[in-house]
Amino acid sequence: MLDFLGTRQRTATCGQLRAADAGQTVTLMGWVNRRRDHGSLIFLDLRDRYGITQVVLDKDLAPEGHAKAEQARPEYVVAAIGKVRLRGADAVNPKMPTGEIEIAVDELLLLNDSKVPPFSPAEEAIANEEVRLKYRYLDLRRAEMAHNLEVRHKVALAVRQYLDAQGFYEVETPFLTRSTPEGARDYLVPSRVHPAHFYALPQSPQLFKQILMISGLDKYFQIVRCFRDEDLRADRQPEFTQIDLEMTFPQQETIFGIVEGFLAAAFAAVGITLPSPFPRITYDEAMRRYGIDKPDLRLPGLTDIRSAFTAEQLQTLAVDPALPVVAVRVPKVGDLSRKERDDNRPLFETKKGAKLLDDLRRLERSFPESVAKLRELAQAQPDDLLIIVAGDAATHIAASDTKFEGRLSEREIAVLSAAGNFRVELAKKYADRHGAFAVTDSVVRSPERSSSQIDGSAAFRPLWVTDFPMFEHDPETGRWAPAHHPFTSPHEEDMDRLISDPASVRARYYDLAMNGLELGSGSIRIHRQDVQQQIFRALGMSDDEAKARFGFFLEALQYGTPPHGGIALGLDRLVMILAGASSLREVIAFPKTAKAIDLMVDAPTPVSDGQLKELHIRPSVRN
RNA sequence: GGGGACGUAGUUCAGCUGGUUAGAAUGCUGCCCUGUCACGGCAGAGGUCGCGGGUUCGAGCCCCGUCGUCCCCGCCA
Repeated sequence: MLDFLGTRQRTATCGQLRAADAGQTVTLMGWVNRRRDHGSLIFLDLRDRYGITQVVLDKDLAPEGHAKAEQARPEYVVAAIGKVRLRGADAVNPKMPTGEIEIAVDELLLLNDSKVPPFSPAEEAIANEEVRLKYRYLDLRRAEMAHNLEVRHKVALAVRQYLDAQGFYEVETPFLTRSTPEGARDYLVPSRVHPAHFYALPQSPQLFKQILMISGLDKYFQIVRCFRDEDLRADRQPEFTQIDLEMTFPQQETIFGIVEGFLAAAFAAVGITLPSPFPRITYDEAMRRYGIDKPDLRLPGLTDIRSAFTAEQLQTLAVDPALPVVAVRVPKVGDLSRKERDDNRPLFETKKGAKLLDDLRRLERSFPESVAKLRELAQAQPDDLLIIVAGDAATHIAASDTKFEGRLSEREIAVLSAAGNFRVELAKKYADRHGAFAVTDSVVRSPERSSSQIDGSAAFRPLWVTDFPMFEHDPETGRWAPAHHPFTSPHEEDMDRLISDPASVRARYYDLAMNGLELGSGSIRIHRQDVQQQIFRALGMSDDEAKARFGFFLEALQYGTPPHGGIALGLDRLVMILAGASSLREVIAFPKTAKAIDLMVDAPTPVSDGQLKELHIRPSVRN
């Protein structure tokens, strides 16, 4: 019943042939996307990664092939040998790239059959994700998934080519290594040879790439898998891929230039122009203007409108005059009804001492001049939604509210971030009304991208966020913890305050945000051992503790470490943005579920007693 | 660890206030059809209502538990 392939070779793909190819004899191979049986005439849509081509089997002209086509079913693998033929004028299908031609088949081979699939790769409406992930091989046959993997490949290739041209070497670092000083939990791999000893899978190649700088490699990059044993989110998988790079003797701007270069190349590879340089903003400014450290520039930021109110007015409103009073503005949303405002209240975090003034009309009746002024300050259009966020005078927290020189206090940050998070929530909720996200969608889904470059400047809004705080205060332990990894360099001019005023010390640490997503972060590293020691001391870490955790690295640091720095960008997130996907799973071939399970291979699983014994492991829980 | 949503035919879903034999679309099977392209026509098969327990004369529907998928908080430089 099935046919052997013999020496047949495919001569064209299913997305390739056009009117100009008419008359050629071709051999197509692919999957049966759909079969339309008209009795003595059968149409098969043949599908492969490249597209769909219609093949026609006429009982009069090719009785054997026609008989085979009667047996063919969706997802059968077939070879069609025949002539490319122009379709009649009324039979042209303008919806298909190959719609002007069809294959008049002389010979049809059934290369393989298929069970009835649980869902059809030909369908636009898709099955639930559980089914898709279990039958991922069928899911990946869908044009959308094939497209996402194509984008991923093109982006990775463009990045490699760009970095190669800039003199970077791709160097592989070990997967079986020791725990590096990142904040997440490690995936551990037991050693058979060394009982009770474990390797860790890398959370990132951080220390290896720094050591490559000590080695004089000068410019390193790697498109590398990283592993973190933390709970998942739509934009977080336990294994993910980073574009990781490091270079010797850079200034921060050197790194930015490289990243802007390879991102422009990556966007160009998928038909989008991305202007550079990207704007820069300090962490403090980001918090002041957006209330978040990864601002989405597609929407307006916060406006400080405290000056619109008098001290008495603020008192009447029970607003703390010492804290920011900011307006959240979302364009084109209009005024909200009482019910809408009530529904939105849970989106606002009140616990941090921030309060919401969301009924501007009522406020306007009491203080018409102030509201007019704040509308002006916020540059509000009549149909904009305006909401005020301020410090709540009733929940004054005096004790922990230390104000450091030139930097935002914890309480100011609390109010600003409550406003910033509310802004993000409202933006998500009213996306249909303000339309700012649809701009990105339209660029991502534009068919013109395949033939020409289209302008991405409104759809993709990258932003460098710089000068993050070096330390963050842990209210539970009362100690200062590194906000990042402990090898991040402080600003040289802030170093004299390491002990006296740790909160005011800025790190030479930077994030790249795009459209409200954190795309990557990096820093200029510490290259001097004496500075490294000061940092450990500021963190309250003893020499012995530091040595126990990072001994090999501290040792390496003593042998002529050059100034160096780098960055790591999430490839998955980048592709997610470029594919217009709402989850990383859409751009990873074989992703895991929210419980970190691979539904296709069914992992993780228990293992045999023999394996455990060999690894000297005795589980405390039994299945 | 916590909160929320969902779970009914292969798939996507409907199923009222708890009431007779659980429906639709699509897919699947068979027959018919020479210009379809989401082909069409006729006929048919297809259900552990996630699982377990409870309430009730009676449960897809109510209650408790449990499992799974998704989203969020915590967590994740």
